[in-house]
Amino acid sequence: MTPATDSRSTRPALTARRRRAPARPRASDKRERILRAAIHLFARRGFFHAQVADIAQAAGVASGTVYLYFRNKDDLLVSIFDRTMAEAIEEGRKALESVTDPIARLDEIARLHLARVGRDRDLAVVCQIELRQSVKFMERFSSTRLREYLGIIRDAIAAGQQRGVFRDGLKPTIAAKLFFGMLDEMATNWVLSSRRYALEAESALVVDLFVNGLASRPVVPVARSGR
Amino acid sequence: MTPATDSRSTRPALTARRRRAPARPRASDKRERILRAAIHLFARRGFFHAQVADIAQAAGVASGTVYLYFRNKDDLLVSIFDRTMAEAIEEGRKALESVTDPIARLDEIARLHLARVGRDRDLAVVCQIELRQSVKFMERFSSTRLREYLGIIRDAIAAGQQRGVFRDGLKPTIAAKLFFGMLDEMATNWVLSSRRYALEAESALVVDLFVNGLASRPVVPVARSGR
Amino acid sequence: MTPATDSRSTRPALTARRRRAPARPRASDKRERILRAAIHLFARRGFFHAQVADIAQAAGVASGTVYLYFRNKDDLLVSIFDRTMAEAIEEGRKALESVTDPIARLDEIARLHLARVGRDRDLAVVCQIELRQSVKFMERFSSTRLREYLGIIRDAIAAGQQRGVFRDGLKPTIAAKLFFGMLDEMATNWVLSSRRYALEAESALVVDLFVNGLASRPVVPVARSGR
Amino acid sequence: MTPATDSRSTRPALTARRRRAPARPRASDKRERILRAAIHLFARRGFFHAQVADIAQAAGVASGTVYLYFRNKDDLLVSIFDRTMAEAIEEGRKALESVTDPIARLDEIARLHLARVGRDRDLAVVCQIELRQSVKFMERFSSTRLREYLGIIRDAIAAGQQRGVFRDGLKPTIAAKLFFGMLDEMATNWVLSSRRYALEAESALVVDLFVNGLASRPVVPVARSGR
DNA sequence: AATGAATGAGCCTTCATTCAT
DNA sequence: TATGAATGAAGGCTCATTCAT
Repeated sequence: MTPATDSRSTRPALTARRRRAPARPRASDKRERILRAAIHLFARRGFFHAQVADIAQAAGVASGTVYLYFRNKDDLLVSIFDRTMAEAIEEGRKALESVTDPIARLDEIARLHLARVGRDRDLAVVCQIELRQSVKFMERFSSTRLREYLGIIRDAIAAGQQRGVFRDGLKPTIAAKLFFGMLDEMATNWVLSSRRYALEAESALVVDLFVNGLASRPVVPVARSGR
Repeated sequence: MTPATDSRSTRPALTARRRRAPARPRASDKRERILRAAIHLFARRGFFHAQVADIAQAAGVASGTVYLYFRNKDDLLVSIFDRTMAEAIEEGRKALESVTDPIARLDEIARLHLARVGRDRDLAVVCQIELRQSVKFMERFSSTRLREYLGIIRDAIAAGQQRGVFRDGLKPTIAAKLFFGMLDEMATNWVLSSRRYALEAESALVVDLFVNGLASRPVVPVARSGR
Repeated sequence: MTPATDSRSTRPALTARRRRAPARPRASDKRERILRAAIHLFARRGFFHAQVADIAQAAGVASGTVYLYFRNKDDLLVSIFDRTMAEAIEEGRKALESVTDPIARLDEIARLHLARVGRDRDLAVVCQIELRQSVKFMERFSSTRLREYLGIIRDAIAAGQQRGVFRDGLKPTIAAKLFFGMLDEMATNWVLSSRRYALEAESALVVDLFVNGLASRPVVPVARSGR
Repeated sequence: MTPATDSRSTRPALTARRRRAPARPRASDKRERILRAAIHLFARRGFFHAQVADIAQAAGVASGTVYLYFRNKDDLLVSIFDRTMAEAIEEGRKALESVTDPIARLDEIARLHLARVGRDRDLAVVCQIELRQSVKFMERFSSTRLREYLGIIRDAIAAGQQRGVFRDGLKPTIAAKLFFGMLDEMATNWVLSSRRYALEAESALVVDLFVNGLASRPVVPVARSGR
């Protein structure tokens, strides 16, 4: 099972610990391995065609073990989403602490969003596609973590409006959704494309269009936060 | 989205006719009924949980009959998408014939897009959610009809750039995707929302933001094509 | 699958029909074959260890077919019981029509009861043992058909009391249960015994003891209804 | 049926002791707790639906510990039966030592039998129902302890016949089974009934009917052994 | 063209039992 | 002795698809 390689770099502590003491695999270890295997197989075969037995095998555990860590197959998908969103939200909040310029904030959000998607293709497939397979899942997702995530965007926009950088006519909630829609479309396109271009690099385009619009006239340059 | 009207009005007549004179029950009629039933059940129960037998029953045919009109269950979903997109493309092309102003064209596209989604909720659920359940479907879709649909948007944008109404810096293909991403997000939100607001009315917001951007400065008013 | 042989003789019409036109097995035919196979396998392996797939195979149908005729595995057991009890009740009612003497009535009931058990060993195993495996089943059974069956015995006893043939001190309901308990014990013993003695022949003993008691004194002879 | 009392009163003490001084937790103590827990859960959920892990938890031990005291799940059921029957047999033998009158002996047996069943409902459910779920169990049981128990009844009857109190025509073995059948039916009825009547009180009825029969004529009164 | 009974491969999940600690 | 995490075989049930009529 190599698919985890890419994303392992994001959980260095765990990986290191596992390497030091491979003897007695602790619970958290197994849970992690199952989750990685699930992401991999959901991405390759789709949620419905991926079998729990295969996920267990890929994780190096017995199939019954999966049920010691997850309620059922659905719970695997839900857990993947929950963890991913939790990380995204935390990452976003932390990154925005040091950025005050409204446009730079949007830029930061866009960069992080696309960088995250571009970092782990399997996870991206799961989050962009497999997760959205039914109204049931969608309703659950859009009403919880996604709402929180959209809240971050909305706040950035609202702050920009109060500073006079962004115009007032548009409701921040709706503008946030439209911004998210743009990012999401870029992400899905990348996932479905066979070319492996740098998705993160597209973030500037998105922010530029979102801030300045398509209309032909002097453009307010997007201030990058010094990277 | 006219199929609903057609099939509903012809169903009782057909049944009567079939009993009296089993002669020519137009094939297209049954195909239509099956398709409508599929849209309904896919929307209510999700693609995987909707059973072919139930679709057949809802359409008033035997389950074997479904396979006289469609290769398999997947083909039902594909056919729904294909027809919907074909209609959307035709409708879009026709509507744009009489509109030349670039912004008005985008406005027309957005209005038609959201109006179509808002017209038939079941179909919207299928197209916004059920259709996107696997990479397999997504790849197929984004490489065919969707490409064509995006092409219409792209052309409208490219034309606007040539006229100098839209700025040159952005590639029309990418801008088209971002525009689509915004519309798609609005559509999905409407589908998942329990409120039944007028989706079509949101099109102006989308076009406004897309054309003028969020930045605070004099705005180029969106010219509506006189409706 | 030969287990059905024994009991086929009790459904001659069906068997004859099946032999004449073995071509197109009608629904009722399949249901019957599945039921026979279930009785056989429940008897040989026990309800829990008999697999639906094996029952299907023994019945000469696909396993899915079982579910066209029965809701689930439990329903197989319930159906066996229901049919058996329905037949027993009908048989009992019919036989008692022509018998008026109270003792002869009890004798008739006992003879039919034990004859029925002794006729089909597999069915007897299912009804005496497998059926009684859980409170859930037991509660269901004792509150429906069994109550009806006990009602027949109770009525015979009550009638005997009114005629003065049976004494009044004992409640007919309780006496009926005790009579049933005796018959049931004889039946279970026969089922568990490896000897294949004629169970029906024991009925006289049961009735004798039930009517005359064990106490040593002049005995009222049991009037057999002319067989 | 004293085990309930024992184990309940010792459980808290044991737990405390185990934490402070893991020294000598009497093996019999744990065995007892496991057995009690098994009776409880077999009664509530049925043998097949009661899980070993739940029994262990209810007994306050790890699931592996169950296998230190019992070969397997079946062995739990067998052990419950064996112990119950051993107690019943011993109790019966002891009680009959001081009773010589044949009818009084039967009365004693009946009273003890029903009193035992009525004393512990969970145990009664297990012995009257769960234990009888398969031919495998039934064969094992009826050929061992049950045979011994029936032997006591048979001896009482045979003794009565030799004394001339009971008539000779009936084989003691069969008469014993019929007596047992009556008691067993009363017991099962009580277990399945939702009413919590005094089961023991019914013993007189059973003995009366068994000794005197249902026929209408002077009855030999059942001599109660002075209780 | 239409039927719908029949098929049977496929899969999630449970749970008695084991065994390293 | 005791633990309890891990095992993995096993099986009931579903449902897309077929095909004889």
